[in-house]
Amino acid sequence: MATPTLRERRRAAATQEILDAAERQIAESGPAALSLRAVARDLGMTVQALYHYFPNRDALVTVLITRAYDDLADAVQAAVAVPPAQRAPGDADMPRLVIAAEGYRRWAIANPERFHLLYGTPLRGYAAPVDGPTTQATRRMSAVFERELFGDLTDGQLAAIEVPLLSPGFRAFLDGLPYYGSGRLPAPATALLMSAWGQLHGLVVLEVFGHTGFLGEHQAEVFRMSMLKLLEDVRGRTNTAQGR
Amino acid sequence: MATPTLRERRRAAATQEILDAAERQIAESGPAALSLRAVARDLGMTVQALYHYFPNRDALVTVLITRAYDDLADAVQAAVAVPPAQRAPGDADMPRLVIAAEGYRRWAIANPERFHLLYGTPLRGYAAPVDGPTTQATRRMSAVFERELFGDLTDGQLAAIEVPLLSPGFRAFLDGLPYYGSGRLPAPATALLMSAWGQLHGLVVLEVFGHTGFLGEHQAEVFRMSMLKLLEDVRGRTNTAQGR
DNA sequence: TGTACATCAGTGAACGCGCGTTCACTGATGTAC
DNA sequence: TGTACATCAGTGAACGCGCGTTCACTGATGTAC
Repeated sequence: MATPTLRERRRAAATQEILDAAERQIAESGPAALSLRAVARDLGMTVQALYHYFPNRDALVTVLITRAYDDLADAVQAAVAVPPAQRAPGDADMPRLVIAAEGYRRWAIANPERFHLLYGTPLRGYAAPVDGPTTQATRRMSAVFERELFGDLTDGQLAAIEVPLLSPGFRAFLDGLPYYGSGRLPAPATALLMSAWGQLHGLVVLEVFGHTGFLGEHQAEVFRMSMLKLLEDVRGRTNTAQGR
Repeated sequence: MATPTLRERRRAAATQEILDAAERQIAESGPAALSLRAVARDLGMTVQALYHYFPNRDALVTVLITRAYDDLADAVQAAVAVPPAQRAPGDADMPRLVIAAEGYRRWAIANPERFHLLYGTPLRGYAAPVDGPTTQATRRMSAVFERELFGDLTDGQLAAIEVPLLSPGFRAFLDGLPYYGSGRLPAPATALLMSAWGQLHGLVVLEVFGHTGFLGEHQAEVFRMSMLKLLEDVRGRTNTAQGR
């Protein structure tokens, strides 16, 4: 592990600057406006120079998407890592699921254009690599949500969870999934997790894309209420399961 | 109401053809690829001719968005209007809320690019008119969902619905909203409706934008399960309300 | 019914713009001896 | 320590492309008398 040479350090710094400029560009004009020429302009370089750092525009976009996913996952993990006593006022006695979900929401609102990049219309001419970085960060995030939704349940409680209408075929499919989470979730719990993800993501997406603007600042409250309801639901299902 | 002249009929037909060509283009290459020139090419006209029908690109986009919203709202209404006996096999005894929601989902899956147009990244350079056609169609759609979620409840049952954590300020705000629905929903029910919209939309958005592809065909089942859970939840809240 | 004029759909030519990418080059940095 | 060569970051010039929009025009359709 040799000390990096001057060239290597410069190269790393320049790469970082390019990415920062690209993110600045996205933040200002949206992901669709991202262009190599605009990035170069921002940095006071010529476009061609960028080709020493990225083979083409798609490669740059791929890195930007990866970074955005990681940032979002980091934000969710960070939110949940703050000890209750140090949380914002009013959040101290909120369940950790709510805290995690609100970390997701807060990142999306703070970085709307990068959120668009991840969850909006795919960039024109950009084809996402299959099973690429996306999957990785999504898995990290869903691991957090899985922990906060189901983490304190015993295997017995988990096993007893029921949801409406899960076909045997789907149960088998879910049980055979290598993809997600801790591996200890039975099919109904996994289905519940997907459903919760939909709920969480849906509210954020509607808000960030401006479809619930008429609610104004109260959107935060609808969101928190929904997340609390999510937890209520899971608890209700485990209570029932225990024969209460 | 005079008979339209030849010119008027031709104009109407040409306008229709332009819109159809534009929608074809969106369906094939996505909303971001929509361009006047491509539409003209598709029709075998020159670009300039389009300016006799739309003053500029934005105007065309506005009409396309309006039509898409209307189409979606129509699809939801139509789904719910089919008598149970004539529904697809397995759907006959599904609650109408599920049928409406699946109408929404089905339209989105059948018209992914138009769905992108409505709920994806806003088109570059296009600024949506405030309180425009969007609001209109959204209201229509949410009226359907309101009816199917709450339509058969008495005012007393509605009034007794409670949800976690609704601040007095938010209650007042919701009660003062001129915007949505029948006007008979108390604040908690409205909040529940928004939450349900998030759930519904979130699952569809994740599916159409390819984030839950790993579930394959089973996405339909997660969706239906979630919608059934939605209804269960509302019923649970009204039962509790009745003191049962 | 015929004529003069207005309206309108369409074309040809052109504008200026921003884009991704390639090529041949220069000068600085790094490396082997 | 000095020298010869390789690597690399950056530039200047240029490519071909598609875009929205404007202008001056022609010929068909519609209308008033």
